[in-house]
Amino acid sequence: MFGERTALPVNDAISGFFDFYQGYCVPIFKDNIKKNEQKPVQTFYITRMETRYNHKEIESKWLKNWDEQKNFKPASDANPAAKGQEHFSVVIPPPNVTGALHLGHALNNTIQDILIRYNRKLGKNTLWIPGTDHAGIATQAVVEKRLLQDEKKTRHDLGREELVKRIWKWKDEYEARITSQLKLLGSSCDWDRQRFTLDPICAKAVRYAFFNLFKKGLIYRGKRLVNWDTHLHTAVADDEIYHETVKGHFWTFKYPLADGSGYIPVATTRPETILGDTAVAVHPEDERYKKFIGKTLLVPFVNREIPVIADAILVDMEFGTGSVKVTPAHDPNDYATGLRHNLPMLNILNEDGSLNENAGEFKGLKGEKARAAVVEGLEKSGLLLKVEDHEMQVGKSDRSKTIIEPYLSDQWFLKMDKLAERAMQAVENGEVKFTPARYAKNYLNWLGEKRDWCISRQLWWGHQIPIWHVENSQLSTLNSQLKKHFATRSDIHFYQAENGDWLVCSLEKDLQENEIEGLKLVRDHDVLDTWFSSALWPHSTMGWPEQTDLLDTFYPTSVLVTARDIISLWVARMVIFSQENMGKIPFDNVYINPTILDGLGRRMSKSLGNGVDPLDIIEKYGADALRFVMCSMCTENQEARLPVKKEILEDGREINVSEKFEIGRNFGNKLWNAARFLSSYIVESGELRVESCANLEDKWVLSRLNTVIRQIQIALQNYRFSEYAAIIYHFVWDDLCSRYLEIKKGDISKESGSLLSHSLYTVLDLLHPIMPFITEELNSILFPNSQRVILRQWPKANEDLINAEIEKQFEDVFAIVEAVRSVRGRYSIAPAQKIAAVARTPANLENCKNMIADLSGLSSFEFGGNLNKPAFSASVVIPDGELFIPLEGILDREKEAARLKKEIEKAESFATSLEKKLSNENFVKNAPAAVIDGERQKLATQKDIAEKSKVALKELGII
RNA sequence: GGACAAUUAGCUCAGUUGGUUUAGAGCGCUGCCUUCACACGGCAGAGGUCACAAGUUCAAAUCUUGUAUUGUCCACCA
Repeated sequence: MFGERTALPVNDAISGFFDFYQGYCVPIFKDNIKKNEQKPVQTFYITRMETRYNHKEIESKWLKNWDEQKNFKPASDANPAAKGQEHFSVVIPPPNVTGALHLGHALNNTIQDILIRYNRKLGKNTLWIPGTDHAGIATQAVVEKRLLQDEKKTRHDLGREELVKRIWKWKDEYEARITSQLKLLGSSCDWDRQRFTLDPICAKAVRYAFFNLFKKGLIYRGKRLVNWDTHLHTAVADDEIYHETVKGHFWTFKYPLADGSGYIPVATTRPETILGDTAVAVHPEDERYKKFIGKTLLVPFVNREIPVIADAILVDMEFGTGSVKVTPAHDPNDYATGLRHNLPMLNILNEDGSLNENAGEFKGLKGEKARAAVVEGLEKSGLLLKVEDHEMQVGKSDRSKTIIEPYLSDQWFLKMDKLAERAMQAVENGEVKFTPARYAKNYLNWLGEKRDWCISRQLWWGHQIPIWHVENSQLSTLNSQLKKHFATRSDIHFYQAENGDWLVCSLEKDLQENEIEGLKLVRDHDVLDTWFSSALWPHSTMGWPEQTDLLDTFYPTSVLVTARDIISLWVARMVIFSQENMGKIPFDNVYINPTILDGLGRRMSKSLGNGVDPLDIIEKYGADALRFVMCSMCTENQEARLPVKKEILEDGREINVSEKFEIGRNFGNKLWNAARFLSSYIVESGELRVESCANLEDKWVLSRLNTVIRQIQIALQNYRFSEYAAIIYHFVWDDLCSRYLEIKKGDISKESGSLLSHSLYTVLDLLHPIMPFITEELNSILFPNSQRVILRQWPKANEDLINAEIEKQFEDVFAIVEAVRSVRGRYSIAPAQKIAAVARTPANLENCKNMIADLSGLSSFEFGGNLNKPAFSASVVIPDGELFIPLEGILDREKEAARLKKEIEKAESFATSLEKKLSNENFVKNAPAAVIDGERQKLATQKDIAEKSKVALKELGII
């Protein structure tokens, strides 16, 4: 058993006395000693570790463990005293229940979890509230689409109640999937506090927010031009529209004067809207048309009289005929013109997009048919002047993919001017900080427009507007009747709208149709825009309008992590609603994470088939690997590309993967194996006895470790996630494994065991926020008596141990090692074959002689200030000296000469440029002394290299 | 049209206030090594006039302006 290198499988059953034998940990069984007489010696739990890190079982094990131990819950849940301490809270940007999570979500939630885990380890009272969004129009559209596919039915076949029931079913299914995905990712959310934007708690917040705004007169109802989806029969937001370039025509026709004295030529891309014209506009300074201003025209087909108006905003004299037909009810610019000139707004469309009775003979026609019929009519009556081809942009609905019609309809609006102003101030005065800072501009620009927000949607899925219309609004006694009935009700507010309707808003209780005798109350059919409930998210999830403990302890939240495309839609509105409802901002910081694109710079989407499913990646590479790569991708850039490739699994399923995730998996495996190797040498719980670290390499690794702790802290404070990942990666791989472990592996003493344990222990802490599973697992194997990584204290940098001099000295030593290895490489000398080396240097290398010999496979190593160059040796310039490697029999003079020549050339050209720089008077006069010194030193080094290489070259000839 | 970005090795990207960077990392590539933690590994190496042009400066991948290409968001095109 002695000398067997594998870690010994020691478990509870055979734990006992241990000893070290040639560096291996060995159990000593002394059966004749009674158990209670055995002295309490350090107990080892050495588990047999696989040569490869196997993420699957380990991940599920720790998910279960953390959950059982309630580690994701805030400290104040178990210990009310913790309420007083500093808090760190985050609310999740609630994913839409339209579908499963994609890689963008994985990135977003990884970042949140990193921040949560880091702050939890800092000892703060930490809460992350998870949840999902009902995503009104998107979800309803998905369910309707499926309904049509599977059952060939429309929502009207089902009715409102049944459709909503179906959507709830869909929601349950996808909410469960989303939750499970988030859990598998390792998200340490407080799952008991999961919310849904349509659940009773959020619904209550919506009712209160709406009621308050309504009472303040900030919510109003009005006829406005909206983007109308003729397929879904609903208004859609500007941002739910995309534009497509289509080939159309530009028709020019005669607009006849009412007195028959002539016509104005007018051009249009949408001739069917002629039927809704209420004016023709010309530029006030247009000599061609000045004389027509104020005259009356006749609308073709319907013979309505309309005026010729002058408008310098709408009309561009250079474009088309220089005259514009004005259709206020069906075009945004014309609508604005209509408002300026007080023109009638004539609606010519039905909800389904067909022409209504205002269109006269064309009534009932729709879309292209209506257009063709009108054009034909114009042609027949001799009014058509010409037809040109014309490319134009057509707005289409994101959801139904059908053409959007600007449409005049009754909608609910929120007055934005004052609310927006206040929300802008929060960012302008630095209360809310964006990272990266440039995104603040995005926010301010959008709010600066102060457009009223259309908050109603003609959908069935969502928060139904808590307004009841009084049907008998013509009754003159209505006002007093309402007043009388609701006299004692502070939860009711009502008023008469601009169109004469009486509107009653109820705070909590739904009103009955026959609530007031003789009157009929009908609830508004519309639901609220999804973003209305999302805007309340930070405080609705914590129970507002109730005065909850949660709000007390965790509001405002610490940071919002989200994507840049919803800065205006969501971030801005949360600030507005939080200021309005809570009287404070909802979060101190907004971190905008990059958008993930595929290798060709395209967004990932179902239709392109380039999406990567996080679950596939977790399955193949592990959650830690996924998280590590997500973290590495988080730079200040606004996008991050991920080359995607197809892969066919054993079960025949085709999935998208990316080689990038190998970095994360390999890194985990590297750490795993370092730990596996060290598992035999772990002697204590990671505590460090600094006094035992006397060697150069010990001091060096301690210095590096503490530097890394400091660097990571700075990176995390500044949301520099990719930097964080890179720092810990290189420390583990290069410093700890490639260098320190390689130095120590031949002979691990108790002291170095202690330092190695300490380093590894600290690495587990530092890496935990990114890779929670493997760190927790390794900790349980190596340090079974310590507290779990998730909860224990984040390491503090010990500045006293950071030593730049030692780090420099160590680099010089490694330059020697690398010089020898380089010669080995050049001559293909097998690693097993020992060679000799001689260093001519004034430096005292006594304390690292063995280290150098070990790492570069030397049979002998001499050093000294006056040593001669051995015959037949290769020479390499090292810091402060030269290194010679005798290679009798294999030395290739040509090869050496070529290399030396190249080296000389390089050093001399560098030296020349440095000399030039240093001889520049202005440089010497202006540059800081440190820079000049640096350049002088560089010059000396280069000259030294050139000089020594020249000597070596010369010597080659005389061997 | 406006705003915001990007352009650095074959690919994906770092490079924080201009000077220890004639430029780093990972993958890929070449050669050697299955050495008792790890081949998801080790060692060595090749590979870049930092998109282009002008300017500021003693000094520019880094700052300014312009050009080209690409992307995202916003607005809009009778």
